[in-house]
Amino acid sequence: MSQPRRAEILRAIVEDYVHSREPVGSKALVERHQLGVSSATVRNDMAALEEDGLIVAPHTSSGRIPTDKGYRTFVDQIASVRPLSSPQKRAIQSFLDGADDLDDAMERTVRLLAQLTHQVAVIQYPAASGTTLRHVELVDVGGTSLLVVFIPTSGRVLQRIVEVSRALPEHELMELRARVLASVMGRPLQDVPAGASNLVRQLPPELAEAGTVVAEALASLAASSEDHRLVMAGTANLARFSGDFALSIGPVLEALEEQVVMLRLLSEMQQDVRGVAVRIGSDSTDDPLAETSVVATGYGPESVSKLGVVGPTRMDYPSTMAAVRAVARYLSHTLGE
Amino acid sequence: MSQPRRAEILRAIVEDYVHSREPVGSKALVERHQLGVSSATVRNDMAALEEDGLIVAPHTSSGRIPTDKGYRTFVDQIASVRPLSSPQKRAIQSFLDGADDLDDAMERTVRLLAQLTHQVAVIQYPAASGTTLRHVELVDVGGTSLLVVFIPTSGRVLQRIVEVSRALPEHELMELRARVLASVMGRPLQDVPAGASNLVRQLPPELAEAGTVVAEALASLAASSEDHRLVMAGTANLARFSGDFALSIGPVLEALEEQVVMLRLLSEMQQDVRGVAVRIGSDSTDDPLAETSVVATGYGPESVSKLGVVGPTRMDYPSTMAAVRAVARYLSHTLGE
DNA sequence: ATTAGCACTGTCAACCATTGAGTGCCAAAA
DNA sequence: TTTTGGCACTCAATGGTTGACAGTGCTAAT
Repeated sequence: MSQPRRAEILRAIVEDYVHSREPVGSKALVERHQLGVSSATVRNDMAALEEDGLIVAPHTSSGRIPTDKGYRTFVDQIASVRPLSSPQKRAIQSFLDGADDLDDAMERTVRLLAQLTHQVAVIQYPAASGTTLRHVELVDVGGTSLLVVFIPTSGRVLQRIVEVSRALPEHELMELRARVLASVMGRPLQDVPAGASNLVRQLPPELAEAGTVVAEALASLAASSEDHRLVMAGTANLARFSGDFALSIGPVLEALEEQVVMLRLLSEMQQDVRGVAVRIGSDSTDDPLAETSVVATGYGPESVSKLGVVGPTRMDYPSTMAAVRAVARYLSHTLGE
Repeated sequence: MSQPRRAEILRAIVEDYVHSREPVGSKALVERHQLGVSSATVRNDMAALEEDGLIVAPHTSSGRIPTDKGYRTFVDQIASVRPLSSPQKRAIQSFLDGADDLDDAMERTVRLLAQLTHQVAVIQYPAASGTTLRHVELVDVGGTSLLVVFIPTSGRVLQRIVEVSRALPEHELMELRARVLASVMGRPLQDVPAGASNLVRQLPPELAEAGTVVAEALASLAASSEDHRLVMAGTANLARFSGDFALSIGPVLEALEEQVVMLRLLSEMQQDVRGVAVRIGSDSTDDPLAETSVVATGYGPESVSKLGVVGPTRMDYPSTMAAVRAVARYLSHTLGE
């Protein structure tokens, strides 16, 4: 009962099940794959695999399907992620090159990924942790409204409109602007609130009120640029396989809308040597995502921001991993410019 | 065979079917409602209603369910939208008051609406048509990057980073800024591209290149602030009733993600005297939304922006209409400040 | 115009028997 | 010790039959 053959059989079971979505039996296996053994031998090996908890039989007598653990070892067996075909590569490139905006790039990327993998794709906006504040601008937008523009190095631009009780004359605004710049520009984001409140203490009386509201806005913006937004696409793909498995798509959609869950999940995933992280089934957590797998990877500077796809545990891992990695690379490249 | 009684019976059928999701028969009707007649009489009336195409029997012999046309006349019969209970009103108010941002307000509104109606809620960003350009700002964000901030009166702030081939010294930037402001500020959005290209022709040579890219950015921003974004929430609610009816949620999700379809739909809906518009079933279009209804209304200045919910034709129209209208009113009020 | 009564129709669930794919195990072969 | 052929067994899926049931349409009486 050789070990390599057992691994081979596991691989065959996973592949067949993924594309037929039906329990696979010993006889069908020996027919579809060129294992040089008979069905009885395969049966023995299958019994051993079941013993190890890698596959299960849904009913006493029908084919086997892989368990989460089975998928896990299958995925771990994959030595290298096969690269995409060059037409696919070119499609990615041309699709991503059209973006003229960070928002647009995110949108395009997530749609592309959903289309490539036929799954739900998610992407996290470039993270601000470790980034600094590149620029702040105060703009008088008429009356007592003041626009605070907030530009971290991550590329995303945030803004907020604040109200002051009296309109500031031009020179006061310039003065305030200069002081704000001096106190927070170039600082790491987490230092911004401190710098801002420090600023308030040194302001002349006529700027005190405006300075306070601006400082509050800066602190709030710094905080909100930390809670990375999430964009997703391809939710319709969830419906496609709601038929096969009893995967009830309601809870999954809820979890996806509840972005906090996904954000935590993504940040916890550790990508391995092959450049992708794969979370299969619940992996010891019994949330609404128990019957789903997540394939994710980092992108951008230091790969600290994440993108990936969510789908049923029964998914085509090799292709999905390849697509996720390729898209992340191209996106990193595009953003790098 | 009195006409008012027939209307009453239609109303009863719709109400019963909406909350039991099962075909309703003559006997059950006379039991649950105090119509002063026997089941045989009701049967006669039902035959007439079926003749008019307002209800159908799924099988030769089972209760009747309303047709799209039946829902239509039911909805048209509703004289006035019943107001919400005051706890509900208070909940809306407090939930919406917390918003500190346009993005945040949209997000909160759409979630609130999804929760109130248990349906998918959609909201269109405040439309830019008819709005003017309140302010433009050029900001040097280091090196050869220039940030163009674009603030229409609609409240949303857009921005874009453009690249120039050589860094502009401070005074040149100020000069360019002044010229840009003079040529496009206060203009209606559709005039912005013309104003910008006009500007380019009058620039001194050293500003020509930077002016051109800025003008392009302005034109593009003006255009993209026209293509109103759509936000939605509560897609998980789709799953809840995917069981009852054969409403396949896949196509619906696709249509929702394809925002163009929804945007056109929303813009085509004409709200009536009661302040809401109701589109039931396909209403002569056989798209993926054929089995859904849309309840929508306008909000904001001149009610030109739209919000609403989409759900199965079998929905509780009175409550939904009430919720949609109430949320729209509160949002208009919140934005008005 | 309404009602009571009755025959008719179709759905649904329950209940078989049958089929078939696939297993587990054992004894024989390699 | 591993592999193989054979055989009995199990269980899901299928299909036909049946009886209850809900509801209708029609007719005759009020």
